[in-house]
Amino acid sequence: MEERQARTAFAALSQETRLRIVRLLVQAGPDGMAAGAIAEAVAVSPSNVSFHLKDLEHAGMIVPRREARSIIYSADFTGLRDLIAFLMKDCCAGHPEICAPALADVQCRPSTAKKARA
Amino acid sequence: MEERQARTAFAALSQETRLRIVRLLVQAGPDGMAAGAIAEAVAVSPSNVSFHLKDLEHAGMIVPRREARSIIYSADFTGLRDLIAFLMKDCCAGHPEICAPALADVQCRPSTAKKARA
DNA sequence: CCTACAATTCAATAATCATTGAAATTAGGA
DNA sequence: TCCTAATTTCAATGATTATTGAATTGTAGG
Repeated sequence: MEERQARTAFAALSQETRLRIVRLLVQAGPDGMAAGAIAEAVAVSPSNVSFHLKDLEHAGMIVPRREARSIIYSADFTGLRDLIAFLMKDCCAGHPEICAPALADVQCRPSTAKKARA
Repeated sequence: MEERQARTAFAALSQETRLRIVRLLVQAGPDGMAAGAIAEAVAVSPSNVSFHLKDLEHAGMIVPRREARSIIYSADFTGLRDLIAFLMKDCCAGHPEICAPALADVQCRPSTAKKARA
């Protein structure tokens, strides 16, 4: 992942509503959620949620698909993974011994996650 | 790591100069670099670099220490690790199978990193 | 102490981003 | 086809954030 794209992703995740949306969609899983349902869940206006969804899509954090009258958004797990990879490369670059041990502890496990209606 | 703190960290990393500083300091390792040297390396004014260093410090991405007349900044590897952990929890929450395989590939290895004068 | 150096703080300006409500688009059902 | 629902687009406003240069603080050496 290029630095510029990583910055776009970081910017996307730095905004409260957008981060809530991403977490919501990660919980929702591959099924995703319609824009309207997302708006209701995070309690913002349709036009505002649309604005943020566009931004997240542009940042490669979510992906849309049309389904009847609705547009369903779901988390872009590939994009999220790439961002983590970028961060790990930078964090551990030349110093794997510094974060490797502690990271092993967190390795891709459900931990605190509670499944949404997946 | 709390969501609020994670957002602060994402915001810090979303800015070009700041991301460059973090990468620079990760490469520099625990020895760190003086504020002036950082300013020169990333080619911004002293006052501007100071502004960004404060922001990164507040975000838990770097840590300062005084040494004679200089203030030496170094990467906060714990903070970086915590941020990665936050992202991984959210990314994989309830769906470890989705990113675990691809992530294993990136696991804390030097990869493209070229050592700075550590 | 007096001078110079390293870095930060401050105030002002410019630039970017978020929010709002109204108008426009697109797809389906009657 | 006509009407309605789901979203997006647009323009305007308000709020944050970045940049600049000058003034300030703190540290060391002569």
